[in-house]
Order: sequence, then structure tokens, then C-alpha cells
Amino acid sequence: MSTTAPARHGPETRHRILDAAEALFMEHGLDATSLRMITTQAAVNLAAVNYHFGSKENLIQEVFQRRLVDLNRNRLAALDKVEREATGGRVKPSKVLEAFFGPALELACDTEHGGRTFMQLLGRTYTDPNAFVRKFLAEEYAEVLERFLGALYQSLPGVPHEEILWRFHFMMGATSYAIAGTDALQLFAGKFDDADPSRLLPRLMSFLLGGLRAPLADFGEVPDASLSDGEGAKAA
Amino acid sequence: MSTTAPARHGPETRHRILDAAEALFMEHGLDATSLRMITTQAAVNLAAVNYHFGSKENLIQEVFQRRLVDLNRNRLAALDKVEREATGGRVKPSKVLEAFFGPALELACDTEHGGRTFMQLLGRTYTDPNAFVRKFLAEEYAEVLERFLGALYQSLPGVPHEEILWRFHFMMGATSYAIAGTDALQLFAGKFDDADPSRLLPRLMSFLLGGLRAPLADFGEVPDASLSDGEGAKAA
DNA sequence: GTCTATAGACGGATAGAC
DNA sequence: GTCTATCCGTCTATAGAC
Repeated sequence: MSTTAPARHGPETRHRILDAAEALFMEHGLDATSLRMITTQAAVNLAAVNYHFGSKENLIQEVFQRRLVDLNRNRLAALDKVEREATGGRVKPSKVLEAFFGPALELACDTEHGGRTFMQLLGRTYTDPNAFVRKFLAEEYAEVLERFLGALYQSLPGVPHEEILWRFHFMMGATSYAIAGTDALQLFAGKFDDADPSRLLPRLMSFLLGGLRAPLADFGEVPDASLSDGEGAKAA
Repeated sequence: MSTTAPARHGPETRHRILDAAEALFMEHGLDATSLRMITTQAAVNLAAVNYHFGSKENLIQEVFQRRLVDLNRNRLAALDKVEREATGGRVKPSKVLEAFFGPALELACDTEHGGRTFMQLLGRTYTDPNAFVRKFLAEEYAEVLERFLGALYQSLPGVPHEEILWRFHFMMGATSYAIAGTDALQLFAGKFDDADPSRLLPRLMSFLLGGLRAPLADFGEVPDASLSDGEGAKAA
């Protein structure tokens, strides 16, 4: 076919390893997934992992980076768009939320190419005890978080930044659980009539916006207007 | 001292193992914590774990049960009280939330006797990939969940049960992250001026109530009154 | 680039003396 | 109840032939 005897599965092997690792990490967790499980499922040789990635830690890192780079780029692009189209320079909090959580939920709806699997994995990894993983995720998120927090500060003038920080934290928690736990967690097993992730977006957005704009607990002097959006939570 | 040469550390050894296990499970995760790490920290012999608990799985189970039994009993007692004191048989949603999340946050404030450690551990364990752990937690929660969901259904008449289910899911997610992630997660590292868990309660309650009572995304025909509490979120 | 074989460390669990 | 010593399995990573 080609010039010289080609390497049988050059870049293909890498992808198969990454795909298998992603699925198994989701199913069993980072720690409990061995390289042997990964290479078996990927139908490649055990040594291929260390050849292509050097170590399990590097493999983990690449599994996350592969998807996170796109996801966070989409988020920043969405925020750019929202800020460009803001009427009178005033960005609505709901628009900021949609720019951040929308792309994540969109990815979580992709059951065809593993996007859903990845988002479930990501959600539970935020609280992974492994220090290396947490540090890596924090670095990967630093820029996006900075941008979105800044946008929220501006869109909610008069609200203490610390309060916004907390609520953003709460919102990430609610979202992560909603994605990671829908069919993984057994607490609500059999209770959801409808686990379709595409119907999650409007539900979640409504909840998040309600929480974000709730009356402040300790700062009664802040006028309600600064917490308002000008419109109610709306379906997508 | 006593009659015959007594067993040197009868029940004490059990407690030391449980305490050490709790702390180490929190710090490193269930999987990454070896029995050797536990027995070293507890200053007991390696074989003591299998003597007292039979297996690592049983040890894990007892670590959780020890605290969960009390926590869930407190929750049910708080709900009983709320239902007894309800004016006109109508229980406010905010009271139901306080009965469920109040005892959890109270325990999370106990830094003296490991309550905080346990709640951080519990928060991340909800999404643990280990099927055994998830199944066990689900069973431990079944009764409480049933009772609280029923109370919420009654306190929010006209709101579809499925919607309440989802919002309860969101609320548990927000709470778990708030507790588990405050100093474990690095995403917001250095950003919180005040990580004092005792100040978390009013912040979180306000957020949760705002989310629970947010306008419904898909069911615009429900009157606002059914989502209202009669009072705003209030500080603790 | 792919493979086999194995090194070297660590895991949970147990047998049996005390 | 406590301890030492050990079995046996699995893990990551690597060396070296092809």
C-alpha cells in the first residue's frame, strides 16, 4: 500500500487507549482501574501504555485534557459572545450561567462519542482524593474560573464577591452531582422517570438561577434589584 | 487490678481503628487507604483489623454506619418536630430543608470529634465508583429519603413529584460539594476568605431555598403560590 | 511500535504461637 | 485479643527481542 512497512497502528493505538481509559475510569474510578484492564479493553498490549504515555498519571492527565480543552474553549467563546451582545454593557447573570453550564450539559448529552461518560467522570473527579488529580484540574480551570467569576461580579454589583464565590461553588456542586449521579448514584435509583440528559438543562438552569438570586442570608441591606435578572428562569 | 489478666485493649482497639480509618479514608480515599496505613496510624497490629471487622469492606461499612445512624435519626426527629408544629397541617418547605440539611451541617461543624472529617468523606462517597459502597449508602438512606421526599411533596402541592426529586438531587449535590470541597478541592484555593463551616449554614440554606422555589422550567401553569414559603430565606 | 517476560513493591487476608 | 510471619494475588514499570 504505502512506501515502507508502516507502523501497524500508529496514532490509532493512542486513541483506543484513551477511549478505553475514559470509560473504565468512569466505571471503576481512577485508582481501581488498572493498566491491564485498559489495555485489555482497548485490545492493545500492556506495554503500549507506557510507550505512548510514559505513566498512568500522564495517561490520566491526557484523558482529561483531551476533552477539557475543548469544553473550556467553548465556555470562553460563549462568554465572549454574551459580553459582546450585552445591552448597555450590562450582562445578565442568567447569561453567564448559560455560558458556563450550557457547554458542559451539551457535552453531557453526547452519548454517541463518550461526552456523557466524560462529564460523569469529571464530576466525580472534582473531589477525588488524589492530590495530583486535584492540582491538575485546578490548573486546567484557573483561567476559566477567573473569567467567569469576574463576569458574575460585574453582573451582580453590590453583592459581596465572597457570596458569589460560594454560590458558584454551590452551583458547580449541584451540576456535578446532577451529571455524575444520574445513573451512577443509587440513592434515587428507580425514582427518575426520565433520566434523559437533554431534559436536564432547563431543570438545572432554573434551579441554579433561583439559588444564585436568592435573598442574601447575611446582607439584608443589598437591594433586590442587584439580584434580579430582569426576567424569570426560562426553559431552554 | 481486676480478676484475671484482662484483654489489654478490648473495645478501645476497635475505636482507634475506626477513628484512624475515618481520617485516612477522607485524606486518601477508600481505595488508596491500605489496612497497613490504618493500623500504623491507630498504633495497633495489622491482624487486628481482620479480627475485629473481618474484612476491609466490613470496616468501611462500620465507619459509615457509626455516624450515619445518629445523623439520620437526628434528621427524622427534626422532621417529626417540624410536622408536629406545622400550623394548619401545612409544613413549610424551608422547614423540611432545615430538618434535612441542618443536622448534616451541624455535624460538619464538629471539628473536635471528627464530625467534619466524616461529612467531607460522606460527601465524596455519594459518587464513589465502588458499587458495594454505593449500594450500602443507598440502603442506609432509603428510609430517610422516603420520608423527606414525602414531606416535600406535601409541602409543595401542585409541583410535579419528578421536579421535586430533581431539585432534591441538586440540593444534595450543592451541599455535598460545599462540605466536601471547602478545603479539599483546590479549584477555589485561596479564594475563600472565610472557610468557617459554621457560617456555611445560612449561606447554603438561602441558596437551596432559592433553588427549590425557582420558577419551574417546563410547567408554567403552576401558580407561584405553591412554590412560595410565606417568608424569605433567613439567616440561622 | 509492538510484544513477552519479569522485576520489585504492595495489597488483603490468614495460620498459629502466645 | 494480640502478635509475627507469610501466602498469594495484583499492581506499575521496564528490559530487551522482534
